[in-house]
Amino acid sequence: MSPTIKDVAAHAGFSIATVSRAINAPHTVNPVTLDKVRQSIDALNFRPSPLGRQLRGERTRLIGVILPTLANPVFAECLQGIDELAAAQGYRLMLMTTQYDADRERHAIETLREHRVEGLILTVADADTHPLLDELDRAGLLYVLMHNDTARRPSVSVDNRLAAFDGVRMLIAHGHRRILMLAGTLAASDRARQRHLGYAQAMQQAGLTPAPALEVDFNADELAPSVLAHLTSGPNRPTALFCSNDLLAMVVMRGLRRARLQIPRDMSILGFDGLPMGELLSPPLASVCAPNREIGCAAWRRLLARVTGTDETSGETSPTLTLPHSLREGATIAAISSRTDNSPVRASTSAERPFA
Amino acid sequence: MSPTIKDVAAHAGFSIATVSRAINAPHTVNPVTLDKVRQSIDALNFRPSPLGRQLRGERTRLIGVILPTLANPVFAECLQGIDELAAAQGYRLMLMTTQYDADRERHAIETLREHRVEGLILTVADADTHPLLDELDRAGLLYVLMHNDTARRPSVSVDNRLAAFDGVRMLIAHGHRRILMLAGTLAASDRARQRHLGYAQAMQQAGLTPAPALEVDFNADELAPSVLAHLTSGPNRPTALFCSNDLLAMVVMRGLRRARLQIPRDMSILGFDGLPMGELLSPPLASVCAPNREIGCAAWRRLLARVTGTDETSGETSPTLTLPHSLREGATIAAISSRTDNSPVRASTSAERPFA
DNA sequence: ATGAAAGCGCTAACAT
DNA sequence: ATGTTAGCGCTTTCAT
Repeated sequence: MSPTIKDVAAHAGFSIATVSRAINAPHTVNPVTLDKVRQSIDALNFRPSPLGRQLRGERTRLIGVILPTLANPVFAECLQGIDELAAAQGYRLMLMTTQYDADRERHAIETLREHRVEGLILTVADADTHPLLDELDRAGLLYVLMHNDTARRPSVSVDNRLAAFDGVRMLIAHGHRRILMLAGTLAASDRARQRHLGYAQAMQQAGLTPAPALEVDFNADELAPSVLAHLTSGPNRPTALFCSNDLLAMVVMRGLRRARLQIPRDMSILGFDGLPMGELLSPPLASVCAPNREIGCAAWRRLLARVTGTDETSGETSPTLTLPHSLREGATIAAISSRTDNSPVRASTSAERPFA
Repeated sequence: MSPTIKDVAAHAGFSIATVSRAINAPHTVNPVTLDKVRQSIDALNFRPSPLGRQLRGERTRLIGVILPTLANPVFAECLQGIDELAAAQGYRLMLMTTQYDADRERHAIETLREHRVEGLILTVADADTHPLLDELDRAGLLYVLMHNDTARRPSVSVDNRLAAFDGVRMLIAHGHRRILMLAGTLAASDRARQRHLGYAQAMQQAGLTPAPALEVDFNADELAPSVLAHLTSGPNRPTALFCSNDLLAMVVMRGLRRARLQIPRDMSILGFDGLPMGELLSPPLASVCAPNREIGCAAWRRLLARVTGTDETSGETSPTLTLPHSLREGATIAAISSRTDNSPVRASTSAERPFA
């Protein structure tokens, strides 16, 4: 096992108190003693255990991070941002992933609480209705949400509704009228809802009828035949797809290509997230970009401000911090042409069906 | 602060010992008492602190993970694998990233040692010559490397040399003769070296002259003009590129496309890593695939076997565990045609210059 | 300047 | 079945 302060004390021939002082308040000990103690520390390769310190009621300098998955680079990017600041400020991160599973979320929070983390940075499916967050509030454990779009809880995100609104407006500005929103299986997430809201508003503002989000299985190797049919056949097929995230957009693009559609000639695609990876695609993916890394950084700063009690923003300010989004125009969006738009909107009469 | 076992004891009207037993050996306490204690635990929302337990010399059930970055999905995938098993087996992960920086590597190891992690899973630039690893050996801290390709230390990886060899042979089988290897700025890493070795062997076996790896700045937005020139001009320009990782391959592909080259018509591309993302590209990226997630899982299992002393494989077995790689053929590789191969090899005479 | 001792939260050996 | 107590590594009074 690791040597303890006792071993050092014995080795140096002083008491453990002196060793402790040599470490924590070097100026209070005799230089000669100090030197001897330091030699012993080196000789034994001693590192003070944070356990003892923490037990003494000191800060654990431990922050818990709970993410749905790292397979989506969005979260990996956030984590990078957090890690950068944490490391620089001498904090440790304890990471758990949940795969959006409620049991695992609960377990993660329990575990991290046990470890006396000073705070939590996390992303959940739906922040508004999440019972565990209420529990955290009750227990007084500080936390900051990332990406969750809620006005009720401390969070850092983009304005998902507005961001989606801007994105869909861009599609409309390119002449698209039959625009469909695609969402992952987690359409119930707060941000997916907000994004659909923005989509619907942009559509309505342009006098178009929004459609419900079409759910697409993210992890499937192929696009479901029913989905593919929905996207490609019929006179009212969409000319543009607004995908609720970039990974989904990439999966959809592959599915469409396999169905012999050309992008953007036969279908325009807009993603959401702004993954750097998207720019490497061919054609480069247009996307509504969130500053993921910066969201992680901002979440860290907010949490730390609360944890250390240096939160000047407390009180009047809203618990939500909204970071600016941006639009990345990409070659996956084409201006609409009569060739694609094989069934012009004005030729249709029914006001009931979307796009009709 | 969190309630302690004392608070519970007081609340329930029993001694702390009884509370401890109620938690750790419920069958040894009177059912009525047990019930009361449990009520108090719930009422106070008490969670036993692992600090006390750890202090008692029990296992910390804490494992440190040190990764270069999470921006490369390779590592995020490994981490997913580790996290999955760790969570299932009741272990906690403490994560630190280093950006391949030696200072940060040192700092990470120090920090994790202080926290009394039971072991370390990590990826470093060059395992053979890494002084910190020798230190770990000396300190008796158990660790397992991921992806590092060394016979000297406990590690889990693919056979990078053989994998690269197989990949380059595939290029050769498609008729390519002027094949260049591209590496990131970290060409000094042990795996990059092994991969170049495999490349060179495949070339030589086919009677071709290997070239030194061409270094490409990974993070740059554009391919350096000198690199681009190297790749595109002259009669001896390569017809295929073996990229030492998928991210690099994607960056290169973008650079080539911007230079108006078509892939694979004008240049074939082979990556390394087998990122799922690569299949979503257009054209889908051919790659030498490593089972990243499985590498993480295997590293976990090996570490845990060593940590818990249930390591049946110890002793005679090599410290290296080699997992099988696979080739993912993709549309980024074209069979060579005289159109592309504007300077047939057999027309050339010099044996000195690569590809000549 | 240094040491002795208490106490942080917990478990386990021992006592009742 | 339950309580008492020592001790894990450390910091911090309080003595010396």
